[in-house]
Amino acid sequence: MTLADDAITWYAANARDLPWRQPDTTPWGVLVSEVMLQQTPVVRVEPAWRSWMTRWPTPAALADDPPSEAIRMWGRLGYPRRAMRLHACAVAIVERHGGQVPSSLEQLLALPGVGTYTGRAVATFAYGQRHPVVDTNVRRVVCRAVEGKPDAGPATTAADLTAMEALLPPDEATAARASIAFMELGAIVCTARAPKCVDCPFNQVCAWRLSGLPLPEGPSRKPQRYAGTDRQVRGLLLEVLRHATGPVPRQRLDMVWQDEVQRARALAGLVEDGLIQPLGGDDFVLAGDAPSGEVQAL
DNA sequence: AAGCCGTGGAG
DNA sequence: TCTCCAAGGCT
Repeated sequence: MTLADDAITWYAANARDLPWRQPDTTPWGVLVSEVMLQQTPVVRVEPAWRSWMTRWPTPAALADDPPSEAIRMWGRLGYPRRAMRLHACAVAIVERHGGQVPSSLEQLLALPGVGTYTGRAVATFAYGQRHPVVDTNVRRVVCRAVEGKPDAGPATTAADLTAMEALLPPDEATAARASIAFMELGAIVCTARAPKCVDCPFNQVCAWRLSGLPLPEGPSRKPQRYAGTDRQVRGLLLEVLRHATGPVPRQRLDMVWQDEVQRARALAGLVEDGLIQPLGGDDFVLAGDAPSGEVQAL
């Protein structure tokens, strides 16, 4: 038995019942789930995904609404630029691919917000192709089970793809099952903090376990700070805009943060990123919410 | 190619 | 409380 075989057997008995894994899920549904799951936990994505798919069952449906609606529907999933990119994705899919999510990896990777992981995930999980799909879970599982190291590097490298490729069964459909199984294993058994080795199908062969579960060497990677950063200020500003029905005067936005310099920088950043739009008269709206006939300030 | 980009929950 | 981290992407 190979690692892939063991993982697939384990997955068949232990996989979570997630809505985007239902057999009737469209490629669009898979794409939406993958983008939402970028850095956001499953429990928070699930209800958001259901609402999103009910409102916009196809790329064309989303493309017909302004980006502002996508940003509002995104709610508090975090990193709202993903909502913008998903909207841009829908527009691109309509324009370039007749409204159908493309199946070729190359075309997927050309879509906004679709990177190495997401492109391969859609090609694999929506279309059943054989690609190494490497996310943080897969990196951790392979790193531990194969290399015997406690933790993987911070980002997916070409070497990671090569390593996973070597573990994939030759058959397309089986390879796709192996990929989702490795991910699931990393998500619920071979976790970052307290791995449940007793429940792991690899526990007799895992190189990390066989060498006594050594701790990570050297200084840990410095964690990102959040409190007091521009990201927090952007979040506060956008929160106001999301709930507003009409243009929001700058005076209202000024109340969310004391430091004037940082506040201005955060606001300019949101405009720069295309999340919000300045109107004449010192008012702001979410992108695409400008009242018709309103003159935009440059 | 490090650093930026939100948010909330677990320990 | 505070730290870590959760199916990354982009510059």
